[in-house]
Amino acid sequence: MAKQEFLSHSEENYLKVIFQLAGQERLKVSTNALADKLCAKPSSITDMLKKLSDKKLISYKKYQGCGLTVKGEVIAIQIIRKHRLWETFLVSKLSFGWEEVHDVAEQLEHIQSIKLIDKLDEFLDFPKFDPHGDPIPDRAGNITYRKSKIKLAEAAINAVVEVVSVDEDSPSLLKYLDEIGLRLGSRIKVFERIPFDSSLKIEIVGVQKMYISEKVADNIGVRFIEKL
Amino acid sequence: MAKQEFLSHSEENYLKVIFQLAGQERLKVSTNALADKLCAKPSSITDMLKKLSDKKLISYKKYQGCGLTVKGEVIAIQIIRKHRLWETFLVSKLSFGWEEVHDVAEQLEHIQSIKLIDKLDEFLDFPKFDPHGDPIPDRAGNITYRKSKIKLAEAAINAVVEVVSVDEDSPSLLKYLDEIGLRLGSRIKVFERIPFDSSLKIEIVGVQKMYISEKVADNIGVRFIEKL
DNA sequence: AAATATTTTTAGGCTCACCTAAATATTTTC
DNA sequence: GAAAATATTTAGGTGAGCCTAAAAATATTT
Repeated sequence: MAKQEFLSHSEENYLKVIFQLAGQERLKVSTNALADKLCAKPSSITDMLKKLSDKKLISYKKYQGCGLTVKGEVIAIQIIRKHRLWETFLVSKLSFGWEEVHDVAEQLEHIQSIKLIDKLDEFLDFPKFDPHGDPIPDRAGNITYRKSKIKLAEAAINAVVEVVSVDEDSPSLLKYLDEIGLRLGSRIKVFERIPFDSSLKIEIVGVQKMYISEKVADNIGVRFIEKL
Repeated sequence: MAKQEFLSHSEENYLKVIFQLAGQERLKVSTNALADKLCAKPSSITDMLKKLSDKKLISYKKYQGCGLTVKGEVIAIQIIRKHRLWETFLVSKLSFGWEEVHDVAEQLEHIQSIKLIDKLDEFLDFPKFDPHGDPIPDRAGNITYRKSKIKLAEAAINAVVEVVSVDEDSPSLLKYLDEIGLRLGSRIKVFERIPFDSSLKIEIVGVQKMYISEKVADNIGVRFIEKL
């Protein structure tokens, strides 16, 4: 058996963030993008990229950005699995609000015990999606992506959509969405896109009509629904 | 409000271990005792004791050992509260065995969120004792010590006692106790103390008669019971 | 109470994950 | 395609928490 050396909290975080920034298209991730997301200076990022590259967890060529190797992606997915299972636990068992779980889950995701996470999965009855609507990888690392999910910002005028995810982990966004009455499962009708700033005139069905900025709309995942 | 600076994982650990080694009599704790328990060299302990002393979390005079200040004790008790609540969670909700929860709880106890731990406490229905029989401090830091708890090693000949705690956190001890059929709530009759090595001839009621070493008996907390 | 043994501290180093400042690649603009 | 702007890397430094080796204080033995 290949010796499973333990990664530091920090190394795990890098892999997770690289996975997230690379997206499903597995784009190369730049040093600066990582620096932004991890709140560290680019020079610090370079240090770590070298280390992760030596450990064959990422592919990295100077000035060319980085991407996960298979080995690195397997680990990243396990971290994300842990993060999302813990978020689910916090919301469904401890009745946290969905907007307040991120920071705690960020700590819990680094607890090292495969048994713990499998037991937790079982305790939660093998949930497929977390409270933000993001898919929870199973223990083998398989991720069930929702079909036809797009960003609200990209929705066609007059479309009726259902909110299935919120991409950003900023508590202030989540709080805002809560305030305007927009949550997972909400239905939204799109009326108009204002050319000047690409803001959207929408109706949160059963709640209110209002305008939302492109930035917010860009962080809301939705899917089309047939009938209202 | 006094600014609540965050303590590192390591600092929290020191406070917890000092609390445990000091015991209810609040004895001074020696550098070597800490080095043993924390698996670090005595010189490293000295470094940290200076730092904790600067932060007014412990009282420390060179060559004289250390003890917790009120401020330090408050923190230590909160760590212990977290540890024992997590152990309880693992055993009663995730059906871990009581002998396998220690290491995981050791990590979980450092998660920083008062809300999390209070919610967990509520979720578990405010348990008073953890799976090892040790008392769980409440959110104010009050600890309900069990009355008349003694070590099995100190029990009188012919006494009949109930096992209420196991002090040592070594998995091998816990495994051994499991193997011989000794668990929390077991009743034990003490027949004889062998003068040569202070080992005990006992009966685990309903299971077997056997000999156990003084070292093992010293790590089992019991209380007298009236009738069998 | 002197000699020996043990405990604890000091002094100086190491690694990790970050930092700043300066140098070098790459990309964009004109 | 050269100049300017931006992105990235290198070089050298920091504090936390550990280490070893040696010195100093305390405890034990005789």
